Amino acid sequence: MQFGERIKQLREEKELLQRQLAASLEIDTPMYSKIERGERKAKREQVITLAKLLNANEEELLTIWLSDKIIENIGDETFGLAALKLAEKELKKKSK
Amino acid sequence: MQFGERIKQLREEKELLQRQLAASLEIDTPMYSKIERGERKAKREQVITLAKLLNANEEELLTIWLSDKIIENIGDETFGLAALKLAEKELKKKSK
DNA sequence: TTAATTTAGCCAAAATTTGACAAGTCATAA
DNA sequence: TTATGACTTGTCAAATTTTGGCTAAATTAA
Repeated sequence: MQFGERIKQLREEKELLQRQLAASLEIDTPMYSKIERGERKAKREQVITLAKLLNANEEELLTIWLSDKIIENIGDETFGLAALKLAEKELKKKSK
Repeated sequence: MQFGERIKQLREEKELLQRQLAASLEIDTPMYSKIERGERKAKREQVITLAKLLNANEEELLTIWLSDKIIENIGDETFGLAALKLAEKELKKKSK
């Protein structure tokens, strides 16, 4: 599940309108619409605000959001998976 | 192994100077130095050029380079590993 | 149809990235 | 010591990318 898809799901569960969330995020509705469709990406702070507005788990949303950014970073490189695995290895090394 | 570290290794094996590679890449030596130390990141085209100059495997270098970008993207998020694993799952889904 | 919601496209402002330059350190040689 | 060559550091401006606002179009609901 991608980020936009997930917040749309949560928004619809709560029966909120895009323009309501947009107002709370202090952006306009078209911008919010783009975030929901993945055409633009939310900023970290916006994800946190959204988690509150949607009564969602902040870390869950941040994880999906970051995953989206990583996927976007990879683009359509054929070696994307190899790079991901290498990154995982390096990240583990780093955390030690 | 990170990208800068790897190209430094290759450069030293070939006994080339930073300024020689810098000239071939059409950037100045300080900039090349920063790339080697990971202070700046190379552009995709530069990685390809470097692979040629260093007689290295292009895909190997690109993979390390992309991995570095991913790691940088993650920053020090505590859920970085979770996001990586999710990204991997989504990437596999995407490629189908 | 009309009204409300959502999406599309375009343009400017803001932020980030890239690169050049000047000046610095460090090691070695004369 | 002084000089030279390799590399590094810091700062600034140019270029690119990202972000957001606006208008208008499309879709959906009543």
